[in-house]
Amino acid sequence: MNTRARARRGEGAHLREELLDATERLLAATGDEEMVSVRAIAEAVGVSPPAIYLHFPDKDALIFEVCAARFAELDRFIEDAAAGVRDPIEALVVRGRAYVRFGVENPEQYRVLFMRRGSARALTPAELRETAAFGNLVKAVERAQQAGRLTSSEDGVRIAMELWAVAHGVTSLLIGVHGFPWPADFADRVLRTYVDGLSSRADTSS
Amino acid sequence: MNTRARARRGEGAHLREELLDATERLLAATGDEEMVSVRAIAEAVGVSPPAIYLHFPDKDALIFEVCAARFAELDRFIEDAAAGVRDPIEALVVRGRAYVRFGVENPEQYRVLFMRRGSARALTPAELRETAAFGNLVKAVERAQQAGRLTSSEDGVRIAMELWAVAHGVTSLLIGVHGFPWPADFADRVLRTYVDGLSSRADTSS
DNA sequence: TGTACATCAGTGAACGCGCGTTCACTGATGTAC
DNA sequence: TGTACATCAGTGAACGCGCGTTCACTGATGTAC
Repeated sequence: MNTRARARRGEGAHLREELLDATERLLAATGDEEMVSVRAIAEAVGVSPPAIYLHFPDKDALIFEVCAARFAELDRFIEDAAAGVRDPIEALVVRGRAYVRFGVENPEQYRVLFMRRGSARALTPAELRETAAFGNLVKAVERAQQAGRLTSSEDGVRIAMELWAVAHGVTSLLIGVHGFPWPADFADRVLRTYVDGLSSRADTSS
Repeated sequence: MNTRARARRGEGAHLREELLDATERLLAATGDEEMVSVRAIAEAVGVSPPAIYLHFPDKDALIFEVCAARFAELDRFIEDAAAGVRDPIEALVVRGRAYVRFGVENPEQYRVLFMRRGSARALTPAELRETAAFGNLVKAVERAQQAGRLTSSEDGVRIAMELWAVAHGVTSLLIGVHGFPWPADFADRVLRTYVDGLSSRADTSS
């Protein structure tokens, strides 16, 4: 029953922002995309459901925009975490850990981005490859290659995909399988073991 | 519009089997749990929707039973794949590969088992640990430990959880992110790199 | 300075849909006497 | 051997629900003359 003053002329776009904010809050609070209905969003903002269609073509576009914004945050979060780390191998572990942590703290957005059925709007592979988050991971891999800590005979993109798969595995199990006795250092352990394995590929080839 | 002869007295349980079969087929065919409605299942079998409630307390119990059965198949599939493999480290890779393959070939059942929201009925952690599939993985890890190929100073269950996370990461990305240029040997590469990393843990401790 | 008018930011009611589930029932099948 | 009856395996119609979306509208706000 949140009431809201009607926006003044030319300021209709304010509602757009409020809708995005409310959707994000609901997604985070309920932790369930299916509970974030058009009606729930509208009520949270203090507006009638049809008002949403003044600013978004449909519900999916709204949800997706919220999640895409969160995706940009994911990139920033990872970059911040890795910023001070000199050692390029350690930096890969730190990145992975940041990725996992972000996913665990924003499980529903994570689900919408990476664990959704094919039917709904999701990041296309092309979009995904062009995201800052993935691009920065590829660069981090390449730095490790240039420092001679990973084999340079392999494509950095491929290695980045592998690291993504490992971090995603940890993240989605932590999100999806509650109550399992995951050790506190689980993510760290898995990531570290993986980069060890990557390093040994380098050792055998050089 | 499948019509079906009413079962004779005492043979009502036949319908139960037919319902399980039809649900499994629909799940596999549509690849979308949400399309597998009570009405769709009933129609596939040639029976009215309420007939389902003669055999299952609710829809969730039916879906879950189908998926749990598939889970038992997963175990068999993995055991068959690993049966002839002598080398205990190679056996871990082979197991992982079988896991991924099974998931990719049964994506919707995989989703229901491992990628579902918390609200619905899912395997409890206790059930999960007691599944043959997880138990057999732990045993396979312990064989590698006993052969001196993995450090024995760590809990086999923990290492099994790590391998699961890695295999799950690959599986769920392959399922969830279609069209991304995953290499054909992606699963193999990731699993092999991980067991390499695990082996190097053993090297440093012994 | 006053007023007609276009525009903008919404609203209220309703649309049709498909869902899981319940309830009172039917009619064939087997059994007891 | 015939018949009344209990049982079993279903059916048909309807329940209430919440969903995303559409449509005709309203009423305040600013602008032109």
